[in-house]
Amino acid sequence: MPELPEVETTRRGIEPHALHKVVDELIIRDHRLRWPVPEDLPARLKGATLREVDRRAKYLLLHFDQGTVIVHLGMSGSLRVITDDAPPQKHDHIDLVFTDGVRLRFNDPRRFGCWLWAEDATPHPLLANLGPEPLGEEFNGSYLFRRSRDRKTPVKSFLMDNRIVVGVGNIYANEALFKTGIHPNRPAGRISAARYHQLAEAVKETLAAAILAGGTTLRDFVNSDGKPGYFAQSLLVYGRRGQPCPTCQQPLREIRMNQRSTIYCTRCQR
DNA sequence: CGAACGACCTGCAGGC
DNA sequence: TGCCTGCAGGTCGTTC
Repeated sequence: MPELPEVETTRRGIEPHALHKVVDELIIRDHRLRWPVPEDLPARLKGATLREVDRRAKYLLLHFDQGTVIVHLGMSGSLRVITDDAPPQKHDHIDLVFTDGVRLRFNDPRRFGCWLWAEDATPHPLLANLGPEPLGEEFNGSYLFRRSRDRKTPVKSFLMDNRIVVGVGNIYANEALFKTGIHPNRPAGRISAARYHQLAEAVKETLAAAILAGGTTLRDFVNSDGKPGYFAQSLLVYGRRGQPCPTCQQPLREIRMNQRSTIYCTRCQR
């Protein structure tokens, strides 16, 4: 499930339960994630103190004095806080157990997620070529305009390119393009600075609102199914193929772009 | 370099 | 009930 709002909601949900705690043990029930979980990770973490719970793009970064655990939730991953002795369920692949008994439990049916280790001295290759954060100041209309010149790629693909900007997944790309009335297939290099300004603002607004909505369900991170409250009720076009456009009532159309479902209004988006 | 596409994996919805 | 197909919120690696 995770797009950036879910990852940030997860970060905020686990932080108060995990920060400053000492690792008792790391239990790996299944190493077979996107990349194998390092064999020596339990030994590295035993006795280590969690100094910071950070996020970069859709990666959660658990910083210890010795290095950083890089966690990605993939398509189906979740991380939740366990405070009782609930037994692990299907697809509960990893428990990070603290000395006070609280644990972070990683569930990931499709196993597209990862748990990797990085020594902090060298920037990890996964994080090395990422674009700016969408909610940061560096990401704005003039940045998008500048990076898009001479690019013929469809603007939706451009927006979902992690080297351009991180954290804009399929849902929010669809939403932001609808809000700004831009056709997802329009070549990125043929969009004006003014429209890119609107687009950047729409990306920020949509992500910020989704994070805010996720914040209301933070309590669900403890002893729950780990699924943050979804934002679906406020999505304007995603998952609404054939339904009337919120603006003009024209049925929303679905096309495939890069094998991803792309929903837009043929009348409002040009 | 950019762009397109396969690959990874399980679960689920829908058609027959 | 079952079987089959296609689809799902990500993104890396390969190929052209």
